[in-house]
Parts: sequence; structure tokens; C-alpha cells
Amino acid sequence: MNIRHLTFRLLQVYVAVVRAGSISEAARRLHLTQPTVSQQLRRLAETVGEPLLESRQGRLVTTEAGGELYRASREVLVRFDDVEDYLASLRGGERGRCSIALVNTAQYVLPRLLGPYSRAFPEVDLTLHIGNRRQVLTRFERQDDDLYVFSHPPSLAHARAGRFLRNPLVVVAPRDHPLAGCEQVAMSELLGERFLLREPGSATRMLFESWLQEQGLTLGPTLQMASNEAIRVGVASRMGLAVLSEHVLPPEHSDLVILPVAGLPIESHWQFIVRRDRRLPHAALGLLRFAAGHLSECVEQRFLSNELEELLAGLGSAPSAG
Amino acid sequence: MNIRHLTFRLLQVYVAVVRAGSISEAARRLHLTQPTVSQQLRRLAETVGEPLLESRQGRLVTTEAGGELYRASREVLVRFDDVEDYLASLRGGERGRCSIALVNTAQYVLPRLLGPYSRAFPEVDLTLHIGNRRQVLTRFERQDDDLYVFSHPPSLAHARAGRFLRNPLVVVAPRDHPLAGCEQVAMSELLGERFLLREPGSATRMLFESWLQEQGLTLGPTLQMASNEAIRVGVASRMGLAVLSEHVLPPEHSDLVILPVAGLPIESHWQFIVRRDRRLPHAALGLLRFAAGHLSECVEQRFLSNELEELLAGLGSAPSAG
DNA sequence: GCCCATCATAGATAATCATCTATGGTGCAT
DNA sequence: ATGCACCATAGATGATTATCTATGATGGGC
Repeated sequence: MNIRHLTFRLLQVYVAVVRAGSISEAARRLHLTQPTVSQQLRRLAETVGEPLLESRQGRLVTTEAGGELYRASREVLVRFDDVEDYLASLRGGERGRCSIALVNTAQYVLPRLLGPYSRAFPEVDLTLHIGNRRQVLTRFERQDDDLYVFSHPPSLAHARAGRFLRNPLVVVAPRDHPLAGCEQVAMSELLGERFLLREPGSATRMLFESWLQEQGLTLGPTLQMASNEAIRVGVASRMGLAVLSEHVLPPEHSDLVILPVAGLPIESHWQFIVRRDRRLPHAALGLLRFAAGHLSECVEQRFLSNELEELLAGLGSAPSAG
Repeated sequence: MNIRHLTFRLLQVYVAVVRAGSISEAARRLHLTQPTVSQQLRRLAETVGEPLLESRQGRLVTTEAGGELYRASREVLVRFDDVEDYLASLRGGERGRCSIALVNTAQYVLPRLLGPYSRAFPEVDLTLHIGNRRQVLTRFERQDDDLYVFSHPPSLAHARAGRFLRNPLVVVAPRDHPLAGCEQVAMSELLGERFLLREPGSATRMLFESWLQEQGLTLGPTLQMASNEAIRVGVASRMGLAVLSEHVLPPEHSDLVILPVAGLPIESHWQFIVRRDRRLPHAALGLLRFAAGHLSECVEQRFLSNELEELLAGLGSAPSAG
């Protein structure tokens, strides 16, 4: 039996014939002519090398070999129906996998979105990679993931972006800081104090530094800590001041205060970034759709800034068009 | 996904590519050129409507859709390997079904052959139909069975025959019959006695009657009974005499004697008959082979008359040639 | 004995498959 | 930067598939 030229179509026809018990009847059901079905059947029998059907009082019934082929054909066709279902669910974004790389600060808020999403689409296998801006950028360049979350996007030549969340950077101080409670503070008043900074690859640091540069200011003593958590605790322990995303602060931060520095908060936005040159998996598309529709239920209203619909519109028909 | 033009070959190639993790490597293993495999892959991806593979650090790995297709393909190919095994075992005669129609008298001896055969090939599904000559002939004409056992074959225009067992017909009488123990008896001496005969469709009766005709003899009173068993018991009970196959007599028949009638036994042979116009199932062929080889171990030597090898030789290469 | 339905065969054709050779782009490793 | 391995694309070709129409054979029912 030479399996090479066996077509699924052939099996479909064969199964129909066995079910109908008649070539002509099968032909009618399949909207084919009777000779077509006859010939298909002959070819199949030749491939198998055994007679498949025999006539028993007017009805075609399978031979031993034909019966086995029938069983196998049915199983195989059912298996491929399953594949079709699976593909359909992939396309609907109900299943599949989606890998997201996000910058450190976003890890404080993204779970609010991903939690409900995961409950809605439990068959989607989500992977999160968390790093600072530079690390996420590297992943972007290596095309490691399907979605990227930056507050400052890479060159848009190779990417599309859609903002979805405000990310205000504020100055935090210990609760008992002398300037806590003031109406307004000038940054220059704070430059004598030590600032706790993230590592150089961090977006928070980058934004803060470029803001300072715009203002023509220079920091005094600094201390570098590679984690927002560490910095937050450090500030609470009076090691110094820091500029942090508001999202990093716990809802009740009794040991910290936000200083109302003039010109702050530094406004930035987190954005979902997708590569232009890479086809977006259906699951990732589904996640973006979910975010576009449900973000407002997941995060505080004051942070909302949902421009995902625009991103989706751009992706919809031409996933990889430039 | 249009399944119609999906070939098993295509799935084989796809599976090879996934296993190799490389198109070129798969091509080498399949003894194909690289572009061939590339193109097959493209066609498969088009049929499915999804990308199937993506490059991950130099190795091709499946996408979500590709993984599902790979699993399904493997299962399907394995299933058809099973079909091949099954066909091989069918062809070897180790499995399958075989329907045999046999004349009444043969039922006393055929089980001696079929018992060992069944133990040797337990996967073969044997069906026996037992009737008198006329009934078996009808089955033969309707092509109901694979093998037929007659003592007198039908026209050999549509059949091949192979003798395998002597079937001597003898006159039986009650143990205390006046002529029991004689050296030689003439049939004419017996014509005044009542003979117990089988029904008209019976071969035993037919052979007896044509023998009588040859001898120019005519029976006296008769009594018809449609069963060899009934006739045997009838003779033992002194209802009359009878002509029966020796095989019908139990090994120890203390209440019956065989009268040494001149010109008897009537010699006939049971034969396996196969239709020329019908392909013999492998299992039936296997049974004939088994019979050819093992008959001598199954029946008494004096009945042996095995010409099945000749029948098999005729069947071997051209099962349906005239 | 004739008719109807069923199946088989033959011949035709457009589509498709399964391959090849030749060539061009990309990216990693020297 | 040079080369090698890998993949993709293009174009060609013979085999096979999938389908048809037309016609012949067969077998059961009135």
C-alpha cells in the first residue's frame, strides 16, 4: 500500500460510500457523478491492494480490509475535524500562547488586566518577561516576544504602538519629610538631598534625567538601586528621595508622601508595542482586544488612557503591512 | 482549511521537518532537495491557513497551530501504519473471516480439521453453513460463501475443486442382521428389505441411486429421513437398512454392522470448491494451505486423499484466471 | 421478457502534486 | 568581510488527481 498519494478527499468519499452502502447514493450525497465515485473507489482499492467492498444482496458492504480502512479513515477525518476546531479557537484568540515582555514598573499594574484576561481565556498560555527598558528593548530586537510594554517606544519604523495607561512619575519622600504637606515645592529645593535612582537602563531613570536636563537642573548625591521595591523601602527608611511611578506606590502608603513638585508629575504612557514585521498570534491579538474592551474595569479611572482601538484598527486587516 | 487536497505524503514531509528542526536536514533525510521541502511546507501552511513553523535561534519550531498539526499528523500516520500491519496479517491469512458451506455428511469429519486450524489462527472468524447438497449448491450459486465442501462438485466451469478426503458409502445394517458376518453379500439380496433414505436433495442419496441405476437395480420399500443421525439410529432400531458415509458411523458402532456388499463401498471424495469468479479471501486461502499441510495429522490415514496442493497451485498466482 | 437502477469502463480535461535545477537573500562564525 | 549553511523564490515538467460525459454490462422486479 503506497500511502503517498492518498488524499483526505479520497477517504471522505470512501467513508460516504460505506455509509451509503451504494456508490450511486454516495455520489448523490456528495454532489458527484456516479462514475467519479466508482473511479475514486477503484483507485483507493488499488492503493490498498485489496478489494474493499463487496456486494451483499444489493448492498455494498466492506470486506475485512475495507472495514479496517473505514475505521481508520473515520478516525483520521475526525482527528482533522478536531484540528479545524483547534485552529478556529486559535483564530478566535481563545487558545494559544502569548509572550509579553514588560518593563519593571508595569509589573505593578499589568496583572490587574492579565488576571481577568486569564480567567476569560484560560486556554491561553501567557508568558511574562520582566526587565528594565534596555532588557526589554533587547528582547524586542531579538523578536523574542509577541507584545512589549514600554513607556517610551522604540523606533516606530519596525513597530506599532498603542497607549493604554498613564504612568505619572512623582517624587516620593518619607512621611515625616520637612516639605511634606506643602502646597508646592520647587525641585531646586530638593537637589541637596540624596536621590535613590534605578540603574541606567531603566526608563524611569531615563525620563527623570531628561526632565532634569530640560529644567537645567543637576542632581546632588545619588544612590543606585536596581529595584523599585528597594527604592520605595529605601525612601520610607529615610535613605533619600526618589522619583517613582505612581503605580509603584501601594494604595495605602502611610510611610511615604508624594511631594507636590512644580512641573511634576512627569507624564508618560505605557504602550503595547507590536512588531510590524512579525505576524501577531491570535492569542496576542485577543489580549489586545480584551484590553481595549475591559481596561476601564481593571484599573483606576485616573490612569486610563486607552488608545488600543486605534492600534487594533491598524492591525486588523494588514498584520504585517508597512 | 481545505482538507481535500491534503496528502499523506505532505504530512510525512511535515513530520520529518518538525523532527529535524530544519528544512535542509529534513530534505536530506527524505532524499529530496531543499526547495521541494520548502514548497511542500508552504503549501501545507496555505492549506491550514496559519504559519506552522517559526525560527527560534536557528532552529525551526512549531507555532501553536503547527504543533497541533504535528500531533494530528503523527497520530494519523501511525494509524495508517496500523492499517498496513492489519493488511499484512490479512494477507498472511492470520486474520480475517472465512465462510464455508458444507454438506451434511462432511460435518462429521471437518471439525477434525477446523479445530486445529482455529487454534492455529484464532483471529480468523470461521462461519460454517451446513445443508444437503442442494442447499449448499444454492449457496454456491448465490456466492454466499468462500469455500464449499461437496462430494460431487458443481460444474467446473465456474469453480475449481480439490479433493481432500475419501468418502466411502457403505450399506449398514443392525448388528444382528442375518447377513452380518458374511464374506460377501449381493445387493440384490437386500432389495426386499426396507431402505432408509435421505431426502432427494442429498448427495448420499443421489450417489446411491445412480449406483443402483448403473447396476440395473431398483429399491423395494423405502422410508425417508432428513438426517444421517436419524437414519443411523433407525437402522440400529431395525427399521431397515441404509447407505451411509462411513464417516457418519461412530468409531464404536456396536449396534451396527457394515454389510460387505459386492461393488461397494461407493467411492466418492469430498472436495473443497472455490469459485473461479470470486477472489478468495486470504483467510480462506490460509485455511486451504493449512488443510494441505496438516490434514494427515487430523484424520484417519485410510480416508486421506489430499490433492489440495494442486488446487493451491492453480490458485496461487491467478486467483480469478480462467 | 423488458425496464430500471446500479455499477463499471472509456476517454477527456483542467487542476494539482511532487519533483527538479538555478538563483538570490540572510545571518552566524571565522 | 568573507564564506558557508540555511531558507525562499521562480520556473519547468511529468505524474496524478478529480471531475465530467457517454456508454456498456448486470441483475432484480413486474
